[in-house]
Amino acid sequence: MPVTIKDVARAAGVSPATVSRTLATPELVHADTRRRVQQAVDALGYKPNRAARGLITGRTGNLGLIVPDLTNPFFPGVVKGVQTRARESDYAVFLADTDEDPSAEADVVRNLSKQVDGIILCSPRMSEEELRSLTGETPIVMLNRRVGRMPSVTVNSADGIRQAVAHLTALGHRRIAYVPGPKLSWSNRERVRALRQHTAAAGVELVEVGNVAPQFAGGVAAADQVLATGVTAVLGYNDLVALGMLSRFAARGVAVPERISVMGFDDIVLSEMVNPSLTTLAQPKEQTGRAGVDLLLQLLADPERAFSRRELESHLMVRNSTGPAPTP
Amino acid sequence: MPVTIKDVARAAGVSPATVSRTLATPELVHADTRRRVQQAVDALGYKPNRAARGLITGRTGNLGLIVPDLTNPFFPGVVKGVQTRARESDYAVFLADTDEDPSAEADVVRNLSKQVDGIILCSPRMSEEELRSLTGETPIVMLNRRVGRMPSVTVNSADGIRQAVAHLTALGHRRIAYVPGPKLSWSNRERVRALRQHTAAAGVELVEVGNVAPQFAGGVAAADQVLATGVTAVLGYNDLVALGMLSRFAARGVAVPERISVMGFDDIVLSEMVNPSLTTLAQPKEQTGRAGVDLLLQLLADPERAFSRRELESHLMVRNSTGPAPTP
DNA sequence: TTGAAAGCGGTACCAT
DNA sequence: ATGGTACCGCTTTCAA
Repeated sequence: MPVTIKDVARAAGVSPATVSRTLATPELVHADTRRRVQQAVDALGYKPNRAARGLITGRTGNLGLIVPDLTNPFFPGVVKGVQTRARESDYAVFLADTDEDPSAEADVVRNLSKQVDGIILCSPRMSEEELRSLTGETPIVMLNRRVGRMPSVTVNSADGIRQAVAHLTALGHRRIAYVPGPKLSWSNRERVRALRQHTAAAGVELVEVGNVAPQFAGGVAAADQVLATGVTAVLGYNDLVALGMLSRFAARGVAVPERISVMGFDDIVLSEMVNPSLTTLAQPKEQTGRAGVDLLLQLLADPERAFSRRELESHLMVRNSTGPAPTP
Repeated sequence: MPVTIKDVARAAGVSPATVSRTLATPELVHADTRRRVQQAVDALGYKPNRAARGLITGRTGNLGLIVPDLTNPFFPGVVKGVQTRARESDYAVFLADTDEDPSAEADVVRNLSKQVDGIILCSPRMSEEELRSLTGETPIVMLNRRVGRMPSVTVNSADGIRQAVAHLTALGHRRIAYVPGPKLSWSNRERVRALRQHTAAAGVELVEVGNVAPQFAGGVAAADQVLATGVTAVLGYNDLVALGMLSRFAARGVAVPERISVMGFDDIVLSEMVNPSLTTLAQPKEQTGRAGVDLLLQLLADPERAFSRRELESHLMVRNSTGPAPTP
């Protein structure tokens, strides 16, 4: 028996309409009435039922967030950013973790679409057509991926990679390896593209080893291959992969960074907790989440501007897995 | 212009009521009609609006999950467990991260209460009275905390700690330190209690150092104090604290585990990625989340059973930050 | 077996 | 400035 608008109306001796106005457009109601209503609201602890409101206004005050795998340390930061920003604008957040299953993602979008004003979707692998078909269901903002004219938040990996390549060449490296993540991942493709471009420009040789799972185990598996190529520096698709290599190198007694320099992407918290700590390209995770919400709210306020993008910058976090170990 | 029940009704040449029945209680509608309706549903891609349904049934099909800090690596696992289990029962999940702010937690509960059938609350520090006052708003299941007769999912830390103490004493340790987390945290209090009991029983001296933040930095800060006590083994409140100590020990050239053994709680992914890898008491994170949903659904199905608990087991993950280093 | 109609908790339009 | 009323999308009596 939660308290409804009628209860408040009765308590304040006004009509439900007046209560509604007091809450939505206080300036349209007489100060005295407003006060009485407000008192009743407080006394009864009335909170409007958002679902009921949404039914008529078409606005739910909710938004959806879909991520492929929350246990990948990259995502909690993004989720947190979304969450925080959403709460600032009084939005609640539906979260779905799809276990890296692109088909689940589409389902989730469809299931959620009626209950949210829009969805923030982090789906690096779903096919473009499917993605586009979802756009009809509800407004969608893509995270870390650009497809067609869909609104998106991405990071400028080209510039980050320029920084990384510059860093490594400055240290004297002339042959560097890249351990790619999932073939279909948009981020991975971007990174490969940028790496080819910037290594070529710098006159440095790029050795691409085989794709691995974007996880610690993937890095462990790739480490020996990397060593066999004889490079003096290696970039992993993400920090987990890089940490896996670090671990395997340690097990084999390969000195980092003396024998080989190691870099990752993301700057997940772990990267500074290991020893040697991992040099990495920091992605603005919470900011990405916040920007996603910003974009979505913008879109809702002004649906004309259906096409709008936000590109964030990443920056190099130099730690001691590259170059000479710092003297303490 | 999403497709509504009326659209389907029109397309199938029946009344909205019949469409509703076809979906909810198919056995009450003639096979032929049922087929026609089903075709229309499929053709139009109709999905009932859950909010509208909830308005009348009183069931939203949503549940809320509140965690203090998603960037603490303990929680993503829990969230994932909740998420997965919820989806199996066709529930959607509202997630709120309260940034370790107990007052925000109460707000969130109140805001969400109308939109969910129940809430899974992970709030180690909120006061008991406040907690109890929230119970009136919506069904609540507590995670990792027991308060009064509220339904809860906890892990049996006493038994885990028994395992840990047995392990350390078996290795010959006679004085061990504990670095506690937040004073008010339920888990921390439980751990202290169990530690006192089991060390006493084993005739081992327990040295309790000052409370620290449940984070990497907290461990770094505590490490020197720990060393000063002259113990040969130390348990951190959680893995982050333990990792912080590991890091500081490495910096000071203190050999782990030769000079001092280190243990943590939680078994977050990092704990096996560092070197030496961290011995830890594994908490069943996803299982905790799943059990939370189970409990909540049980409660909803049978509100009489308002008091019901689930206690999970933790188990020791022995890795090489305790005892003699394994020979490779 | 099916349909008409009422109503869930709100909002918004139209009167007054 | 306020109230009456229709309606949002759906479910659920109640009759037919």
